[in-house]
Amino acid sequence: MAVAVRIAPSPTGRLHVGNGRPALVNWLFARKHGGTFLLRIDDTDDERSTHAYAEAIERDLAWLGLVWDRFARQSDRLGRYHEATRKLTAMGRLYPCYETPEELELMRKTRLSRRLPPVYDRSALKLSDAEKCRLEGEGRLPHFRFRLTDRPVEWDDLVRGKVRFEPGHFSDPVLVRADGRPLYMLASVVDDIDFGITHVIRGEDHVTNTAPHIELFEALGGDVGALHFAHLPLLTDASGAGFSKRLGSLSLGEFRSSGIEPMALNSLLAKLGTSDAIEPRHTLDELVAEFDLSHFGRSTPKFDVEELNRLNARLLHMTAFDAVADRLEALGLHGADRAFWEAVRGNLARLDDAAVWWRIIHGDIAPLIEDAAFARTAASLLPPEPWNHGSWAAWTNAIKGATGRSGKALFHPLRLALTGRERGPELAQLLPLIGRTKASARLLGETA
RNA sequence: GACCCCUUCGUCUAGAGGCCUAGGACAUCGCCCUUUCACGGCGGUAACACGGGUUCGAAUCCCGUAGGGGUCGCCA
Repeated sequence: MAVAVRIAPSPTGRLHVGNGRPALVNWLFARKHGGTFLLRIDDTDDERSTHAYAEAIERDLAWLGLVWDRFARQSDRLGRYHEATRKLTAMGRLYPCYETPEELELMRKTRLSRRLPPVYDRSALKLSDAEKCRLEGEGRLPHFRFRLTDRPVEWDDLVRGKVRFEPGHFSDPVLVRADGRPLYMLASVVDDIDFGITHVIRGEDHVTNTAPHIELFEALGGDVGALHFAHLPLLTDASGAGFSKRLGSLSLGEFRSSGIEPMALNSLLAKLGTSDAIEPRHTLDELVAEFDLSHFGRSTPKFDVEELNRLNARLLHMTAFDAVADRLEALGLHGADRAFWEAVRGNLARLDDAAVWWRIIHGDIAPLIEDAAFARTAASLLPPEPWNHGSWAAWTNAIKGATGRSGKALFHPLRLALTGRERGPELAQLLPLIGRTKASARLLGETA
């Protein structure tokens, strides 16, 4: 049977690394096994969902390169959910409840104080028709719960191994709200059946959901034997605090606008928490080739932004000119060529930084002169053009002979004068790019 | 409070009783390259949470303790 996976973000916020990882893993899994990848917008909560967030999610996924084979929006599928409720009602698995949210909250607190799990006590099941009529006469609208079995549920989780839950730990899940809107559990299971999902790969915040998920799936006629689950550990921040459900500063959108390469993020997210070395990869294809769900561990990895930054820099350092030529052009670096790129790439943390070096080569900068006499001497010894890679050695040897300087005393002031910066690419490569006119002017303390 | 899961170098992890004086990657440190910094190359330092067992032998099995994460919604 062909592999089919899905990611099901709710458009109630931006995507962040906590859901970016499962998204990537699902995509890699689908590609690895020749399956299909479904993007499903879980927008049944129309009070919190917005169209803008849904679009942002699509943009963020597209930025990562995670193209989806199929697309669905739950708000387009309400009819299917209603059909499912009719079926469940006919089977006697769906029952009306009349408690208000306040009453339920009170019940939970009471049970908690008695050290009991705060699960629903099914008291609505004991309601007679007359009592239901009376309740509805009072203006109460029922919400509907799915009646769980009293059997244990177990599955072989692709990440966690055998998982088993005893009955009694769960409330009968509410499938339909009092206002008639379907809830996550219902919509999700109906969709998983309709779209023939074979592998549900998601964060471990869903493990306890899986027991009711399986029971509902079975009740609605799904083939449980063909359904597999994999629950990935949630990420924590560098200090170890979980942020799965928190928004915060780790949104995909922020990484994008801060100039992070999508492949840097993909490289990290695909390998973090696995037994594979975390190394920069240029393409998703490489990650697909290396992907193996069994390499994922069960403990919660820390997502460190600094690690992402380092990976981003390393990725850039090993990126070929051809792969970035268009983007350099888009950055306004008209005429940027291979020599330029290979000279500066080793000093980039972000691709945008290339513009800084472009300006140092082609624009006007104010030089830093520490010793004007020395700089003047150096300027006077500048060889005639044309320059090549060897010009630097010829020139600095001449300066050495004239001034007796060597090592840092020789090179540091030249770097400051020529580039205005403490650090940078090898000057032997930079000097020919800067050219005699600018080099001479800068050594003489002029902005050039 | 209940239930589920986790705990090996700073970080991500390998390790499924003797192959472990615990391996790799990143970070760090050092060296080399470069008569400078960065880039790059090569090396070094560095860990089995704690306490009990079981066993000839435990990072690996059992029990407990501590710490961490998750779940217990008319959110997803």
